Amino acid sequence: MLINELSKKTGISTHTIRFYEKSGLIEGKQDVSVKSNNYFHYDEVTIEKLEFISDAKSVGFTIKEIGQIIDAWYNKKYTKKQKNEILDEKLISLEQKMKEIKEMKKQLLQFKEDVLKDRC
Amino acid sequence: MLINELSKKTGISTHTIRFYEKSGLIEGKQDVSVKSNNYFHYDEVTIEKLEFISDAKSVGFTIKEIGQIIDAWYNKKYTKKQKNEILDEKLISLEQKMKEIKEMKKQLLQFKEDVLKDRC
DNA sequence: AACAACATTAGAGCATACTCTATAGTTGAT
DNA sequence: ATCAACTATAGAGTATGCTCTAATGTTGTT
Repeated sequence: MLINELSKKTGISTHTIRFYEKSGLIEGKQDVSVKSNNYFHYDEVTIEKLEFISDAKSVGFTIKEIGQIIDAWYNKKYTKKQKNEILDEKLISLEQKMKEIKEMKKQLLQFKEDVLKDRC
Repeated sequence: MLINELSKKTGISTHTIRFYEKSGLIEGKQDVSVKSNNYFHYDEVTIEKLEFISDAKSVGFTIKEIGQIIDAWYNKKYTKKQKNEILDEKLISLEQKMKEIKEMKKQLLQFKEDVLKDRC
């Protein structure tokens, strides 16, 4: 599929898709047999990747980090060991985020308590 | 205390502290009895606020959101009801973040499974 | 008085992650 | 053939959140 279809299927703008491609997160293929244009073609895996990118951005991963994870999954150049290391590292950072969120929740509940008891 | 001491006590640079002050997150007081300078003085509550800002940034709250929370806590201009609404809203967004992190965790564990079983 | 170490303001610069504009060429339906 | 709707590339512009520089003034110790 071409970029417009990809955009419609994922809800991500063509501009942003191109930005992600430039950033190395996704990759389209040009059909060398067609000489009249240099249109990029995208497959179903690219849809998967873009959906993953959206989710990963939501939890606060940077483009760079998302690139590492995608490489750990889709890239052939890493060994199993390297892939596992990258994924474990990201899992640890998720645990850390979770901990921080729980602490912030406590803090906000304390603030609510303070408001209730006129301590502020 | 002056800005340098505040910086040392919180580990936040004077530049960033001034940025937060401009952004309305914290507020120093100028001593009107001293006419030779216009130095800003900060109290213990400012330290509390800066520590809160660091924590709140970690969980992904924006400067604007942090400002709302600080106002819900320290500002006299809101009613109890308004303060509770702001805090509840932020608590809901924390729950949402937690959900997203749990889902991302599952996803990364699935990736690990795929790596293990040579599915990528 | 000299001088380091502080203070202020205004504004420039930077990194991240888009978002948009301009320019130019291609495709496909009528 | 025409024309809307697509495609590509390069580069400019935007928002957020700092981070730094420059210019200038103040304080406190020697």
